[in-house]
Amino acid sequence: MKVSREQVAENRQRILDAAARLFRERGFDGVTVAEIMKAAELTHGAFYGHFRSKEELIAQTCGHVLGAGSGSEAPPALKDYAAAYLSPRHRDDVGGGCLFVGLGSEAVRASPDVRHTLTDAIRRKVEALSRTAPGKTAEARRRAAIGSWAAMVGAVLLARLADDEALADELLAETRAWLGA
Amino acid sequence: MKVSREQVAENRQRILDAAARLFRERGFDGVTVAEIMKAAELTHGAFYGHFRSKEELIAQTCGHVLGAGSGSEAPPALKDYAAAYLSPRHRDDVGGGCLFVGLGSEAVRASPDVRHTLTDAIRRKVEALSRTAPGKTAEARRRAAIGSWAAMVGAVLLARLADDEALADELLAETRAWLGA
DNA sequence: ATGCATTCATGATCATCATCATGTATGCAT
DNA sequence: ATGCATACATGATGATGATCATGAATGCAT
Repeated sequence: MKVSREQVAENRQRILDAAARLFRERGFDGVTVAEIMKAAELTHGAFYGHFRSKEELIAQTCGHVLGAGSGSEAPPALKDYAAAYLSPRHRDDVGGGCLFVGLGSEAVRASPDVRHTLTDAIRRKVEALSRTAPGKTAEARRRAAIGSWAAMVGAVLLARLADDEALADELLAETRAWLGA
Repeated sequence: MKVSREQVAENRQRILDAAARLFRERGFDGVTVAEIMKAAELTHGAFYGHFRSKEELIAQTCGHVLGAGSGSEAPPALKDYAAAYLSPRHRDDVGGGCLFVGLGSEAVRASPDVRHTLTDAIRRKVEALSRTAPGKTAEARRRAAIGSWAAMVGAVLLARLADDEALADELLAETRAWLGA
């Protein structure tokens, strides 16, 4: 059973969307190709018509999530970005949240392709945040963007690790307050 | 061939040391029990004489690395701690570096045992850093400790992801400079 | 309309691993 | 000294999961 051109494209997007969610929820090794295909409402056999290997899917998924190539997004105010990033909502949304937090440790050991996609995304994110970061000089703004973003990433990672919600909330709230100062 | 009491204890330490390094280098799923045992200069069969399962080893290893139970270490000055933490040396020492950076994303999905061990370690680390953090009130110091540590963790994670050493260096250096301000 | 290329479903395959079973040699309590 | 419990080595076992092989059905270019 062949499928229309657009059906194929939609299937591919469904696979990428399912992979994006499942990988962040369970890690690259914690999800099987068959599970991803099932979540995409297809069977495992169809997978290799879309991707050469699971490793290639991982790379494509990272690009998909990080919107590789999408040139200039409207840069959010650093304050607003931090407020949303450091919210319990984001902490609890593992499958839909920041890829660096959800898959960072694993991605360090991923393929050069993945590393390169992430590097580009880091660069773009730093540049975007630099535009709205406080500071008189461009250097100061870039420095504030890097420091602030690093704190956000670290805080959400630590908050997700804590099995005590009060502590997790505190880590987020205090980091947010710390960034305000 | 039975082994002396102390030989058994030493073997156990060797397994934990090997696991501590290999897990951080390759992730929990990226290392096999047999590889750990080989690194500990034993054969895979001996493993289950020491641990009930790989999952139990993971929990024990986290406790081992984080020095669970060791009460009051000499608290390092926050400045010095940050300087060492944000060094290229630490960034490159994946197998010997901070467990939160090396295994954080994966540990989020680990057993309750692991989560609890990490939560304790987070608490202890925040308390230790709070002692030497700048600030007039205890609240301000704790806030500075949390924000600073979060920035350190995030910065090293992002620096390890970047496949461009100049960018990786910048992330560390700017975060360090940012913490100084 | 027609035939072919293509996409998907079903069902292997093959390697990898965690875990278990068994044997053996030797520390250690007596 | 002696025997037994023990820690380790060797060699299964069984499950899992990535990937491949095959077949069927249909969109699409002609």
